[in-house]
Order: sequence, then structure tokens, then C-alpha cells
Amino acid sequence: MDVLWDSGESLPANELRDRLLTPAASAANRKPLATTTVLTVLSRLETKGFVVRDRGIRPHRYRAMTTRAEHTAGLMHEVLGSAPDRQDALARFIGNVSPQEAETLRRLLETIPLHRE
Amino acid sequence: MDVLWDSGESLPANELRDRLLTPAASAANRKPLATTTVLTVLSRLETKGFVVRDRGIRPHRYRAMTTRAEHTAGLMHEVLGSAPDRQDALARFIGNVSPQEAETLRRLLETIPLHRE
DNA sequence: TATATTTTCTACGTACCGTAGAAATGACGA
DNA sequence: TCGTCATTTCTACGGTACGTAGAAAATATA
Repeated sequence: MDVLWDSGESLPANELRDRLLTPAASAANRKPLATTTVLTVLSRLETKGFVVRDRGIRPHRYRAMTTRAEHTAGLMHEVLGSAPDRQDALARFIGNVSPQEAETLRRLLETIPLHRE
Repeated sequence: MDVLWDSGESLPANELRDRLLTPAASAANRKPLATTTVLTVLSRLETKGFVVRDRGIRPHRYRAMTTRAEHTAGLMHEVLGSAPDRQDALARFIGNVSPQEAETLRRLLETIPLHRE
């Protein structure tokens, strides 16, 4: 997913395989993955809805369904949504953010309409 | 975990087993779990640090290590922490909260010291 | 001490993931 | 058209985690 996210575009499996062999990975003695391995994973990611495949052209091209930020935010909402006490959870969450991030959050919240009941 | 969270106190495995057989569960034709099953799961939860066991008394007593809200908040921070683009992720996250929750967040943020660089 | 309770140890089925070979499919040049 | 090569799909195996619980060991109790 990181490779797909970093390259905004859609990529064929071979390209993916190559980009998965980063300098860091090479240094760590990681041998390149087989193309079929990459394809298997891509299929599974497609099933999970994380990746979209363009079957129109022959080397199929794959791209991330969402941006990484969206994905992260989605996970956060998922976690929060599974809590029966959202207010509490949010309070605890906010209680642990750094002052810098608190500032960021304040600014972000300004863009949301005030709630009038 | 839900049972432990709902009962703030520490409970022995047997009590856990009983409380796991809620009316809803009974209706769904769930048969009661064996006590050993509950004990196995509790041990695993202990290993993960989700549960603390009091070995002092004979029917050992188990309690949740954190509150549910703390747990949820912890997961959210974990997810956020694994994102290389925290700002973006937060922006996306905030972009999807309801006006009510935005209001809650604004209020919560007031309790955090302003950030002066 | 014999017995009942509680805990630990071991195990089995299921599911998911990383990995990839074997087989099928599709494209492309001779 | 056919053989060959690239690509994709199908199948599979080892590893880890989880739900479940029996067998065995440890401990309390009558």
C-alpha cells in the first residue's frame, strides 16, 4: 500500500515488485518478491477494497482506493465507532494529543459548521 | 473485555463465564462457555496487557487494565501514530465528524494549554 | 487424606497473511 | 495459425492468532 500511496498513479504488478525492493530492503538482504506474490497480495487487497484494478489493459494496473490519510482517518473512525462511549473515548483521545496537534485540531474544527440544536 | 469494563471491579473466571451468557446470548442459542475457555482467554488477554490478574487469592480475580475509553483512545493514537502524515490524517478525521462531535471536540480542546512556539 | 475447585498445559479447527509454484490465459511475432 | 513469452489465476504451504475446550496438575476443603 505504501508504494501505491507514494506513487499517486496506478501501477502494474511488475512495477510494484520493483519498487518494493527499496534500497533499505536490499540492504536488509531482502530478496525480491516473486511477481505472483505481488499479484496475490494485490488481489487480496482488491477483495478488501483497498485497491482498485484496471482490467482494461493487459498488464492490469492497480491503484490505491483511498489516500493514505483517508485510510488512517477511516481506521480511526472505525475504532471510535466501535466504542459505546464515543464521548469518553474522544475525551481520552484529546487528552493525549500534543499542544501542537491540539492547535492543529482547533484550526481544523473551525471549518466545521457550528452545531445548533 | 466488555464484561470486565462494565463491571468496574475485578472478577473471578466463573463470574466472567456467567456474565458472558447474557440474555441476548442465550436467545441466540449460545451455549455457556467452559470455564477453562474463559481462563485461556483471560491468560491471553493478560499476556497482551489488557487484563491484570490478582494471584493473591485463590479463585484468581481479573480486572481490565484500562478503561474502555482509554483503550479506544489508545487504539486511535496507535493508528494515528502509524501514519507518516499525521496532519493529513487528522484533517481527514476531523472532516468526517458530526457537528455535534465537533462541538464536543472544541470544548475538550479548551482544556489543553495553548501552544506558543 | 479423599474430593471438589481452580489453574495450567496441550490441542484442534478456523482464519488470515506472506510467499510462491503450477496451470491457465492472453498477446505477439514468425 | 502457432509457438513462445508475459501475465494472471489457482492452489498450496508454513506461520500466527483466536475460539474453544479436554487432560492433567495444583490447591483448597470437608
